[in-house]
Amino acid sequence: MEAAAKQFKKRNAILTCLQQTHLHPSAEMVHEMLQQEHPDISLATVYRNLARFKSQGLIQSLGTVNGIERFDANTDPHVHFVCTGCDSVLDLPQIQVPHGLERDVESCSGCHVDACQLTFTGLCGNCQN
Amino acid sequence: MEAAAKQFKKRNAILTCLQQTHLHPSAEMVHEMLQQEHPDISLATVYRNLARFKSQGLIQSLGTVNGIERFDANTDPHVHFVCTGCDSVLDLPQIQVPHGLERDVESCSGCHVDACQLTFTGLCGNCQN
DNA sequence: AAAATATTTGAGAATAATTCTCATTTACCT
DNA sequence: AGGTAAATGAGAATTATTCTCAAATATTTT
Repeated sequence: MEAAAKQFKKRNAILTCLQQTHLHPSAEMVHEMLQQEHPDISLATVYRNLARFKSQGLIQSLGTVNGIERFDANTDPHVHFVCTGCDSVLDLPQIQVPHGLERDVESCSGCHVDACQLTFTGLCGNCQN
Repeated sequence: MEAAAKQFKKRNAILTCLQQTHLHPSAEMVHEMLQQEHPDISLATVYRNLARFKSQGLIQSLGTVNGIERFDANTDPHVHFVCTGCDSVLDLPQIQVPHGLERDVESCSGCHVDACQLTFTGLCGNCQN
């Protein structure tokens, strides 16, 4: 980690940040989380690298929550819950997307399926009061 | 349809437009589709009424496709396919969201589920060339 | 090791979808 | 008809995201 550490210092920090959180953060949230480690990082750099990671398949976008895009370093297919009260996003590892569904979609529609997203919406425990 | 027809002329035109299309249109697409019937309709009116319908539960939002919000007058739970080539959205009525999944989510997470969205992404028949 | 080249970044301007403001129009109620 | 409430149009304001470009940093070549 000595020789190659100079390269991509901030890029790697962004990816590591995403990999170490369960918050499914937005670009701005990533930027904030990196302030201590890299106080001089630019928001543009965060956006730039998130776009790069996405196109490389290293991360996935969950789409927008309240108009703000959220990201996830876990690219395995898994299920999410989005709270409309506090905009938090939770993983639901207990819930499985039925296997073989992609095949069914392809055979009944003629489309080629790249990805599948199952998202539940509602109120999380805290927001139910 | 005579007596009450004057009221909400444009509001109703917006809802009817959404109900009669399978395009899962954006606000701007709705605005364009209404140009012939109502050439003087404002884009702000379309946005305003879409927001109203959404909060009334008359329509649902599919989230954003390429940064643009798409709407659907069919509020029954059903499955969508989004083409990343042409940004078209298709219904997949043949595919079913497994029943009882919402219960599972609620019991394993403590969240209250309001809605569920299952979306497949990929290339539609046309865009596969 | 220095020069040349390529990549990454910071700062702020530019873009664009959506929301807001407010004056005007339109419909409803008596 | 007159008064009130709701809906609308036009354009300004907002804001998440992207773009630009010069400066910094890293890599390669000699």
